[in-house]
Amino acid sequence: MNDSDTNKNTFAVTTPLYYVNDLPHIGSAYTTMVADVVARFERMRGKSVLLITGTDEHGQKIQRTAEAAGRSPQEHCDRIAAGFEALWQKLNIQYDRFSRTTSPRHEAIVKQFFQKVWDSGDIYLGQQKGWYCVSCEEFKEERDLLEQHRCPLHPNREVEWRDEQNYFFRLSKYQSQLETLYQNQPNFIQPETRRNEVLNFVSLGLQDFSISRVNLDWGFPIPVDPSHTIYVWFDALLAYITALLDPDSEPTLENALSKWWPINLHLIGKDILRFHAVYWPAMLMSAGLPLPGGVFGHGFLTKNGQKMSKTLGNTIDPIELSDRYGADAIRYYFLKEIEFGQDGDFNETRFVNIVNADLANDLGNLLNRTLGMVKRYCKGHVPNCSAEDIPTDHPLKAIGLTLGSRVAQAYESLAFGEAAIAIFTLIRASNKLIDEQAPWALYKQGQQQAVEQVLYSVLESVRLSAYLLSPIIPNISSEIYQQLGFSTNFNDQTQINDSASFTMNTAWGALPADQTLGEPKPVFVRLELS
RNA sequence: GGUUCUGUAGCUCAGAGGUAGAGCGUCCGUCUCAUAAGCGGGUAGUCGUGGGUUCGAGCCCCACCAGAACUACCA
Repeated sequence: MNDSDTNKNTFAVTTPLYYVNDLPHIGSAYTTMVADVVARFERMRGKSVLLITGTDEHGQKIQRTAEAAGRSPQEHCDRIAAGFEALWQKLNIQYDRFSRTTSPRHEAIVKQFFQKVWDSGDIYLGQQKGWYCVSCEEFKEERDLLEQHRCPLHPNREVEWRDEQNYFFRLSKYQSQLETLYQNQPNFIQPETRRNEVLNFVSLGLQDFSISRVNLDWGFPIPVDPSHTIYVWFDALLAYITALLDPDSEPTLENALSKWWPINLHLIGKDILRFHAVYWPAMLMSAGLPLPGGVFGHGFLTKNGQKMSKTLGNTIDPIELSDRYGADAIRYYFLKEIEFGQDGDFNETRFVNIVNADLANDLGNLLNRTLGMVKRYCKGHVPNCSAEDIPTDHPLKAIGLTLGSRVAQAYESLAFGEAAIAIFTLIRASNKLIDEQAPWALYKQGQQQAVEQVLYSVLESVRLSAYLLSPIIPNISSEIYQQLGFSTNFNDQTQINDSASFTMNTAWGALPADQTLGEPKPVFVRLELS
């Protein structure tokens, strides 16, 4: 993320606009969960946040898929887009904009943006020449072909020589500007390994790329030549800008860019890195616009160590998964257990083990056992002791005092696993403290004050942990807060969206003495392997 | 072929040149406040292989082996 963003109080983050070729897969769900966690964290610390997601709906593939299903392209897109929105509900994603490339407002933005690039002289009519595989619908490089000009994927067919007119974008012109960008803003592309790929790619020399297609209807016409259709990518990237429009404002570039631009962070899968890290900034340079804060290309997911594919039949259905296990468990596993940036594996046994160990055994049970004791030994109220009475070297306070800033730092650098690990250090220390201090024994010995100090410090540690985990597991955190006697609901943006509340809640000792506690009830029921 | 990344306990991963770490799993012990949860302890690693630099190397250099990504218009 960009350092210069810290003095702005807005934060815009995007997921890819998912291609509506099919219903959402687990990879899309993963990116979107991450985006939601980032958005929730930034909201919590008081920023105005815009979480943008949506669907990319143009292109030949869509047209064909729709035809094959006996529907019009728009009908098809509507159905799939609805499927995405339904999944985001299940996963408790709080998106602010759902941007669809087929919307009329988008067309207006595309036209205006095209005009800017056109005025810069960066679009020209050229010849797209090359070997074309009809089965792939794709131009092939000579060196990739087999003998007798046969496509490696369709060796029984010869490729055809095509020579058609296309509009091109002058990408080559931006080579050195892009290289300067990568140099001056090392975080523009993350993680490091993705950055290296792009640097290598760009250093080989950039060629102009075509931004129009002929013989294709499903898309917007090129404004200066309606016989051509705008290439899907050129149109899709611009939908990030369209998404910035307020719902009731005129669809002009000026309006779209007025509040939220530049976008702080684009979260993407590694498969679409080049479009975001090379084409997109070049397009923006051509249009004379400021550039986004950065692009993060995460890895792919495997299942039991194997690539997922429809033909292998080993895909994970995110809808079924969330129906079976619930949003928080899934969010926790993907955020905590998968190193963000690297490829990650989903293994159901491992998933159940981790989630049970952390959320049920360590965290949930900690709250439950403590509330039980408070009920018995302190009449169901937060013990009447203030945090100042607890020494700074107290095992929980010592961790709690710096936890907030360490976790915030981790979230900021998108190191979600690190954030969770830090929080669980406090949770485990709390379980340990209870065993060491044995409040039940202290109580029998009549050491009421000692009992209260132990229980207060544990409840406060649970509170702090729940607060810091709330971007990842908002439902569980809300439940914990309610059992601690607060009315906080972390899904309600109006309750948590200010920086004063962030400062207060991340401080150790925010739990008010004497607060009436709720009824102890498991906040996370252990999962069974089905 | 070229470029880059990865290879550390059964699993997932941390590891600033100076006596190998965490979580999960597994085994043993143990408290009783609790969601058959908690806590303690044990278990397990030729740190991919072979060289080199260094008083000393998972950590630096070279080679090799294995896996992965990128190498332009598929979203």
